[in-house]
Amino acid sequence: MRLSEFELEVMQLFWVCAQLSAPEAHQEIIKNKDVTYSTVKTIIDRLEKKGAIKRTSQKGRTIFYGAAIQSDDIKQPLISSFIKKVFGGETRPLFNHLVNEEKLSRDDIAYLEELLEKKKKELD
Amino acid sequence: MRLSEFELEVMQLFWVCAQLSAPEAHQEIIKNKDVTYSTVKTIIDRLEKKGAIKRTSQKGRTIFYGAAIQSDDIKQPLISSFIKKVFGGETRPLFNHLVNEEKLSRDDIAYLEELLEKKKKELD
DNA sequence: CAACTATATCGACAAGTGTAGATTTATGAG
DNA sequence: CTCATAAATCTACACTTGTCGATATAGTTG
Repeated sequence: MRLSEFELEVMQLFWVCAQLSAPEAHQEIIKNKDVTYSTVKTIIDRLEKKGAIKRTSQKGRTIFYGAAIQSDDIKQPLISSFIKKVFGGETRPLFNHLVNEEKLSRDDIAYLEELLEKKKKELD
Repeated sequence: MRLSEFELEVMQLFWVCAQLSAPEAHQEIIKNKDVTYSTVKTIIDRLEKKGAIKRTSQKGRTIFYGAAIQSDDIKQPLISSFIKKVFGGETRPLFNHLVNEEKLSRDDIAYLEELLEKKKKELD
């Protein structure tokens, strides 16, 4: 399933919050960008039509939605295709960028080193 | 400057090849996807209009183009915004994915470790 | 030089995307 | 029970994107 940029942004809310109404989602979104309720609701409608979220309950007129797809099912392919598109599938240039251009703290580095240690053991 | 997915794909050619004509670009592209010359030429026209490439020379009727923007000027923001969109700006989940889901060779791991060593020294 | 052919140029179109106004309607408050 | 209001529903529109065909034209070749 392909999600547009904005759809993904809204979807993230549902991956964090189990239940969310359109007005609530709108409240969250406008913390970052200035859009009307209608706009957010349209995105929610499209997500529903795509089967990315589904109605889970209702309180008064207000409909609550919940994620109907796993975050990983969307993100994994997204990452792979991103690496492919931007780096021709090579991970090294990406690591390079990550380590050198993004602000890594010492903790981040330690975290990564630990990941690598684990990975090395698995490879044996 | 924002590039569409296909525009980026074509742009990659110009970052590898200093000079490229539309027919040549087309030849390259059809190695991966089945599109007509017209389609590729349209993308090239749009890239030119955007100022991403420019005409560098001409041989007969054939126009040669070259990149007018640096690869990094496009890729760096692309990576940052990707991390933000998909991981809320957190690099760790991305590292997690990279180390565990993408196929890393021992060499890749060694490479990354070296990167990290260097980085650590820089931080001192 | 005339015809052929490869390129360039131009216009077009459907689908997807971000955006939002207008309209309907179910509820909760009085 | 009526009414105000919030939420849902519906419709719309401009812009981007991928896609290409038709047409014009400049070189190349016999």
